[in-house]
Order: sequence, then structure tokens, then C-alpha cells
Amino acid sequence: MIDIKQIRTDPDRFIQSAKVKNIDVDIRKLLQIDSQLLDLRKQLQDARTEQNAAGKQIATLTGEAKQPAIAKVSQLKSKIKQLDEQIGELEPAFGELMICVPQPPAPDVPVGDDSANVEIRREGTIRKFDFEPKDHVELGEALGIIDIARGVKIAGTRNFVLKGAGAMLHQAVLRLATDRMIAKGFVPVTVPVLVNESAMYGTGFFPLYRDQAYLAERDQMSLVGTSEVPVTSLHADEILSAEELPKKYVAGTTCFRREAGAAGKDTYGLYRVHFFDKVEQVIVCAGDEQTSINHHQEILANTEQVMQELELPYRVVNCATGDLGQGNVQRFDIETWMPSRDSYGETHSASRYYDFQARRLNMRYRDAAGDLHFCHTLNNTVMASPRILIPILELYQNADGTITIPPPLRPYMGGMEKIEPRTY
RNA sequence: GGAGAGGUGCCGGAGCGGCUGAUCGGGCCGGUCUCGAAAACCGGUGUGCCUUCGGGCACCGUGGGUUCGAAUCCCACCCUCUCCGCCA
Repeated sequence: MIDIKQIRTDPDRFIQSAKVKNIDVDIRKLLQIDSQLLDLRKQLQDARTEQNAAGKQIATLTGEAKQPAIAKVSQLKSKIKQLDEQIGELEPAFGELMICVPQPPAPDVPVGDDSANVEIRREGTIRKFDFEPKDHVELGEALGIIDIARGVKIAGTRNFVLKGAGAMLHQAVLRLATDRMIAKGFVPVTVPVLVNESAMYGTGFFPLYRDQAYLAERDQMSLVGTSEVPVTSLHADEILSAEELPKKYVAGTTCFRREAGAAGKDTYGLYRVHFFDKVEQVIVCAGDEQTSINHHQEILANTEQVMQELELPYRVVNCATGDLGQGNVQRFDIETWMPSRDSYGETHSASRYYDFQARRLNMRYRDAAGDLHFCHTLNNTVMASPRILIPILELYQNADGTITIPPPLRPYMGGMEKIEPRTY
């Protein structure tokens, strides 16, 4: 949510932001409704002042004198009711527009669609194969650890089953990610994945991206597409103290995505699927831009350390305006090298929101002087599987079709060093 | 799913339909006292919006209704707790 005062002060900034983010919201109309509402509310307030004063007088009158006074105030009542109705008619339209106004991107965000994304740096060495490498599906099916056909049988397209060492590898990556974050002082939390509307609105996924969520409509609940939703919502409607900030959390949950509008895109393998598990880091910090920027670098570095530990080659990308969500100030994606795609594929996403989510969630803190401010929020993937299994399987494959397990994952797999073919 | 109880300020807990934005207690902040602390005493302690900066308006789970006037009455919904049932 954006501060309406900021929109009043500098509407062009928001008109421009909506344009570069490709979000359809009529700022001019919003301001027009806003000024009407301001005027009506002022009139209502004045009428109420009058009514309250008259009411107090009535309380002091008795018997005969009371009736004429009551009759007089009754007239005010109809005026108030009329104003109330007018306001009631405008408010929904105002709210619907407000909830769609995007957060302006940072100045160093490139303008354009995702083709305008800017690579910031590359890390790691891309493996050169001295044999013909297989893709993760060929490898996984031959090893008996990936069973896409049965996943589809149970749940339809974009579903999968991991078995045996495949399921273990999946868990190992997640546990490594969680442990590394706990070691950095992040507090592990277990959170609901089926959440109410206010959590979805509060974190900025509703209303614009409602199509992407699975809805349990009978209960007005939604399955989350990321644990960012429940974790960032933890302190909604709370007033935190400055001393307890920043709050740092790590949570692993299953994530559910409809992938609406992605029909026909990335249909092969484990890349784009309807459910996956993700370990996410979330920071709630003081409402200061530089503080946010520093934390943004921090959460990016946290993930990069795990990637480097796994020796996965990746690059960091500064996402362009058209690739940002409504609430993003800036987003850095980490893309990991995937031999089967012969390119880097998105595996992580580090977002900075400033107070966009905090305003929607009504999440504030009291500073040393006792003043209230909205918090800032950020998040980044630590590891999401099975997508990360694509580079792991493909880059660690051997000529005989076996997979060498990356050393940091072995402790989580009972010391297993290699995945060999097996019937499960 | 069935039955009952309840949702008030940081917490506990009052609140005849007008004098209640809200008694009181605790906590917290400031002060007095003290070498310092404790105790005691004194004072302060909600949020949002509008403002001609005097002030005004709104908010006692949410939304409606009754009334000149509602935290207080009525209706619906949401949530919490207790007991029973079912169950990972």
C-alpha cells in the first residue's frame, strides 16, 4: 500500500511507476475520488460536530423543552445519512484503486521487460563435459529417483514424484539451507500454508496476482505460493519496539502455484511445477531506506554462500521494472547454470519492499523517541527444490549416469556419496 | 460437527443508553526521597484522519440496525476459550 499523501504530492511519480511496471491503475481517477472523499468527509465531520453539540444540549433539557430540540437535530440526521451514503459509494472504488498502486522502483532498476534485466556478476565455473551430458529427467528416470508420469497421474500436468535418493537429495538441500540460516541467527519458524485473505492482500499477492493462487473458496483461504506470505505476516497489526528489530526468520514450506498464463512454457521436467518446497529468509527491519538496502545485500550474500558451498555456477541479475512485482522496490534474481537449458535459469529471488507490505499489514515499530513508523520488509530464497535439483543432477552427473552427491549434502543423506540406479 | 462462555487501552479488569476515549489495579516512562537501589509518594502513558493549529471527527472483534444520542439495546458474521464427538 502506498501513502495517499505521497500520491497527492507527486502523482507523476506513481503514474510513471505504474507504466514501467506494466500495472494498469488510473492514478488520476484515484486522486479525483480522493478529493471528493476529502470534501465529503469534511462536510460529514462538520455535521457531526453540530450533531454532537446539539445532542449534549438535549441531555441537559427536560420535559417540554426536549421535544423541539430533538426535532431540530433530526434534520441533521438525514444530512449525515446522505453524506454517509455518498462516502460509502466512493470508498470501495477508492480502495480498489489504492490497493493496485505499485511501489516505485529504485533508481538503479533498469527500465523495460525481463529482456532488460541486467547481469551484475557471475560466480563459479561452468563445467565442460568430456561426454554427452544427459538432462535431469533422463538422469532421474534412469536412476529411479524421478517419476513424472506418476505425479501427473495423481495430480495432473506440472506434478512429479521424487523417490529414494531423489527424495533424500530434495530434503538434504532444504535442510542444508535451513541449517546455514540458523547458524547466521535467523529464527526458524513453522507457519501455516493455507492462509486467510488478509495475509494474501497484506503481502501484496492479492488482488493483482490472485490468478496464481489456489483458492479454498469455501473457507476463503488460499494456499501460499511462498512462505513469505505467512512469515512476513507474523507481526501484522503489531507495534514492535525498535530494539527487537531486525526480525530475521527462516521458514521452509511447500509452495503452491497455479502457473496461470504459463501454459506451454517450461513444460519439460522439474523446472516449472505446481508445488515445490522452498526455504525462505525474511527480514523485518526499521523503516529506513539505507537499512533496507544493507539487508538486501545481506540476504543476497547469505544465499550466495550456500550456492558457493555447493559449487553451483550462477549469476546475479538486477531485474527490470517490468519483471518486478507490484510491491518490489528492487529485486535481484540468482540464476543457476542449467546444462540442459544451455543457460542460466532462475532459482532465487531477493526482494526489497520498503514499507509497501508493512503498510498493508499494518506492521509498525516505535523508535527511541517513542514515535511510530512502518517497518520495512525483505525476503530471499535460500533454496527451492526440486528446481535446484536440475543443476545439481545435471552438473554432478558422471559418464555412467550416476550422480556424485555434493559433499555438503552427504551428511544429510546418511553419508551417501553417489546416486546409483535402483528400483524403488 | 454439537453445547456453553466470551471478545474493552501494553496486561488484568470495570463500565445505569447521554457527565466514558473510556473507573480501577498492574506494567512502563519521568520526578521526589536515597550514597545507590527497593519501598513510598507525585505526574505522565492509545491510534488514525481533518485542521483556519484553537480544535474537530472516528475507533471499545467486524458489518448493519434502533435512537436526537450506543462500548452500553437488536441482528448477522468473524475470532478465542471450555466441554462433548471425530481424528493425523
